Amino acid sequence: MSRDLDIRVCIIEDDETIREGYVYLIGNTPGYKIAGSHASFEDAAKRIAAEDPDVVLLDVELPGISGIDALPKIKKLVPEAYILILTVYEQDMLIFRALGNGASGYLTKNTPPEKIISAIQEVMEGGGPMSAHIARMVITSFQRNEASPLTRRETEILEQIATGKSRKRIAQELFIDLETVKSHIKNIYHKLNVHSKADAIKTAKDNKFI
Amino acid sequence: MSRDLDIRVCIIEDDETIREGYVYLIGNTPGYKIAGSHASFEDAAKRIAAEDPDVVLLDVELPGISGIDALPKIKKLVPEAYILILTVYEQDMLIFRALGNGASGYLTKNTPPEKIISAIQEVMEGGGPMSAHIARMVITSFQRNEASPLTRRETEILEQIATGKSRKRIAQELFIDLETVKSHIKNIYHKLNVHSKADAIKTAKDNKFI
DNA sequence: CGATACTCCCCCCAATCAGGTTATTTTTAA
DNA sequence: TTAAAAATAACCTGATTGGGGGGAGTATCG
Repeated sequence: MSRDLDIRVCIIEDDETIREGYVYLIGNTPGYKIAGSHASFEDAAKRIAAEDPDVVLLDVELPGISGIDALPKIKKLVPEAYILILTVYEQDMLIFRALGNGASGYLTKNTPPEKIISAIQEVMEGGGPMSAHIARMVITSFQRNEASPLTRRETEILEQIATGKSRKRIAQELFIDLETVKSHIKNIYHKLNVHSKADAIKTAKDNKFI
Repeated sequence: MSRDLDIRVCIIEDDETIREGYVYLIGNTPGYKIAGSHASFEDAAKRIAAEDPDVVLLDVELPGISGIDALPKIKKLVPEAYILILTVYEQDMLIFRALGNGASGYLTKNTPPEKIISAIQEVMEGGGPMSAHIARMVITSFQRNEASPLTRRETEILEQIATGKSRKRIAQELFIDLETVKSHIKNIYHKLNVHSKADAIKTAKDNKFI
């Protein structure tokens, strides 16, 4: 089999046992090869460009600079590589920061070996591999709160306000009077118990009303 | 095996061949049973509450009311059920509207039968099953444009503006002078070629600068 | 019928926003 | 180590917006 067609994988993981486990797994799977293996981003930074990986497996809890903060830097060093996050944590904040920073997938460390291999293949084929709970959290992040106290119109107007539009412009675009928009806004503020745009937007977003 | 522990699945799909295929598949898989099978939302609406499904397989392109618009109504009729979208289309707009309307998973119709069964199981166990390309699109939606013309500070300030905060408040929270905030905003407007908050936010969001 | 939603009107005034120009200091990259 | 880029701050002007108070008419729907 032509070694040149193997998928080149780079591992950045500080725990030696886990790291060697991945090295063994990937090194012994036909079609895959280890392009590099590092215990920290600082180590990886020096050589990762030369290693030219197709996929980077990145631990989030690294010594020194964290995996999440390392993400954009790795992207700059190897822009064509896909980065898969490996972590024991399942916190929303970390997930969304990782995805926002350029991760192409997010796996928890209890993922069985064969799933890790299939995740690497999946990301190479245009997929976005995620562990089940992660995927659920990602999907949930899109969902609205059905118990919103706001009416349809109020929600619509608050969404417009959240885009930075002035009341006058909102009135024009919704074909209603400026005074009507003001009325709705007063009602929104009362319902959400706030006294400003910013607070209304924050409360509404926190509660997924918009 | 106790029928009472079977996962109850309801199918809403107008194409009879496909629908019967799913009925056959699920009806003949141990642990699963057909709770209902309908060719349109209008049909389903009458009986779905009584059928008490655990999972609803929903086609997006239905005659009459579309699957996406039917979603919130189904949620009201069977609030505890998980809804999985089935579609031949892979358009961003449809995906995000479906997820926003309460879908718990999104599968393309070329999904092999065994994957459909595992998706049903996955959603019951707290996962968020998605076809590979869908997952990629969802992940991509979180990602920033690395070619943003805005500096880090400008991006930060524009994000704050997008939350509805006033310039004065932004200045206070970032521990800088109001005049500095104004300077940054002027630079942002020049770079984005806009003349208002709303236009800056729109341009920045369209281009994934924020 | 009464509740809810949507619409519109009047008042007031402080605060904010947009634009122009210049200039210093700090940070980053070549 | 030097030049460029980014972040900071100042002064000016004028128009627009935002928040709060009150009241009131018209649908729609169960």
